[in-house]
Amino acid sequence: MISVLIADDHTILRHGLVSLLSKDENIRVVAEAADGVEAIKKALELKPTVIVIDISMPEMNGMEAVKRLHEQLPEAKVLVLTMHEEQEYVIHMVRAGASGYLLKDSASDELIDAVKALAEGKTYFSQYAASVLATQYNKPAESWQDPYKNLTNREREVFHLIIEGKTTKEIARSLDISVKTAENHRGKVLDKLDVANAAELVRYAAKHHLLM
Amino acid sequence: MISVLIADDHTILRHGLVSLLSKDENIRVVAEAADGVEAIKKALELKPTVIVIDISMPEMNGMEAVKRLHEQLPEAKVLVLTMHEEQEYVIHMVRAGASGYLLKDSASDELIDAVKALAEGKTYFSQYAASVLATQYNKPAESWQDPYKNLTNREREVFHLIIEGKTTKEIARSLDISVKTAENHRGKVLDKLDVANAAELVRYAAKHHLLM
DNA sequence: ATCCTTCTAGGGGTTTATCCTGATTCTTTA
DNA sequence: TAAAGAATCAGGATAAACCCCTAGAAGGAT
Repeated sequence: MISVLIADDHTILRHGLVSLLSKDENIRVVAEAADGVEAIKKALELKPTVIVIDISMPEMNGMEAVKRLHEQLPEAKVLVLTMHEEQEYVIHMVRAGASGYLLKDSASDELIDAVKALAEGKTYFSQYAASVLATQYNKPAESWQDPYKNLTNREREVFHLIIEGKTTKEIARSLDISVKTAENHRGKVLDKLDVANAAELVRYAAKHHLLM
Repeated sequence: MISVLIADDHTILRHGLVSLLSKDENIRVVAEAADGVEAIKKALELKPTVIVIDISMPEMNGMEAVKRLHEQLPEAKVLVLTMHEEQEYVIHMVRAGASGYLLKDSASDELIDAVKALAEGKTYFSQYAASVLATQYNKPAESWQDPYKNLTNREREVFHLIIEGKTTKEIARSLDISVKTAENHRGKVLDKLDVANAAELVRYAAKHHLLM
């Protein structure tokens, strides 16, 4: 019997998942959680075989929750269920200790397959996630990282000011540096993140959840 | 017997919803759709009593789908299922012809209640959506409107090209108009949405979920 | 018929952004 | 210690963005 903990902040969807998994006689959903904190609490208490977790939850973000679950309960297998197709997500989750990664728009049979695979100590990655991981192995250790990480501290400051709609002159005043220097930082930021203008930079920020 | 069409691009979640609704003996899910276009096609073909639709779908955005469903199949009741709590969404959906609005994180019993209410010709709004609507009735008719709505068709086209990072020259080429005209449109868009530059415009788009 | 809006286009201007190069100072790293 | 990176500033250039303005053509509304 595979005991499963389901963590998803959306009640209806969570119940939908419970309903789906309960159809399989080898799976028993022993608990539900609406946020990361609750998920960890119940996981430590009930020690489920598999934890199905939606990474877009409030209170504690999914990545943090996965990391803590893996630290505090390494024998439990974490299956990340998400709607995010971004490469960063897959990699970050694997680094955090996830044993499986499933997109919400994959087939529903896959969910049951994934839970069973994890219960057997295997891993399970959706086609997409698997290909992302495969690709990443062929890259040097740093380059897969979010290009944002390659920004220097100063550049990161400038980055945030740009995406707030500030002009170079305003940035210079705000950081108490010359306009020319601010201009240089701006140029490097655009260059490093491979965007052509401020509009694209804000898009980049939105895509990578860096918009405050 | 209430026939229901479920439209949601996330397969697992969609099946979860089917599973949930199928538990009630008075409800029969007659079809599923993974996008707006498919939803309309199947709705016209099967003429379900209630259409449960997730408004964050690809191909055709939810609002457009709701609008068309209401136009082409006015006897079908549309229940909007969403994770968006934004006020704009509720109002836009009601204007588009939705008879119900339910947040994904509401209780799962509510879904069945909502479907039944709509089948009886009633409306159903989650606590939150209802309060939003109530609040809006106390406001002047124009002020609640998304300034985006005040853009002309042409301006809206330009708006979307700007937030894609296109320059004025590229926009002009793309729309086959002079650079000066594109520049004028651009100016009006910034002015109407009360932003100072393209970066702020993209922020605006992100905030109002207009970023594709 | 007249008014209003939209779309179109242009003139002419200032400000900002983008893109080079080169250089100094300081810190960190090999 | 030498090399590399980070932060600073500047000159010089082109392109783009932004901000005024006027104005004609087309269409709908009153």
